[in-house]
Amino acid sequence: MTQIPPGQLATYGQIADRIGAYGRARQVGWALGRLPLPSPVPWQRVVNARGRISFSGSREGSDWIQREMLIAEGIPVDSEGRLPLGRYLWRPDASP
DNA sequence: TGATTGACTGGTC
DNA sequence: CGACCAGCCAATC
Repeated sequence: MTQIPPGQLATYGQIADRIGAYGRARQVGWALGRLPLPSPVPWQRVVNARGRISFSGSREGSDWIQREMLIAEGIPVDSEGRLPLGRYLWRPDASP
C-alpha cells in the first residue's frame, strides 16, 4: 500500500517515487492540497525533504492541525514545524 | 492554446 | 543550519 505507517514520516519525493512519479513531488503536494478534509490519505505524515511541514499562505489553518496530528502520532514537532526526519522517516520495505 | 503557479528538491554560499 | 538559485512537471485559469 502506498499509505504511510503510523508514527513515520514521508517526503513528497518519496511519495512521488513510490507512485512512479520521480521528480513530480510538486504534483504530490498539489494533489494533497486539493484533498478534502478529512481525507482517507495520511497527508499529515507527508512533509518536505527539509524535514519541515510545508506551509502555505492558503493553509495557515490546516498546516498547524497537521502539526498537532503528528504530535499525536508521537512525532515531536517544533514550533516552526520542524520534524526529526531521519528518525521518523518512512522506510519503504525496510524489512530487517 | 499559452502563460502562470505551486503543500518540491538539490546544490551552492 | 539558514538563505538563495535553478530545474522540474503537471494542473489551472
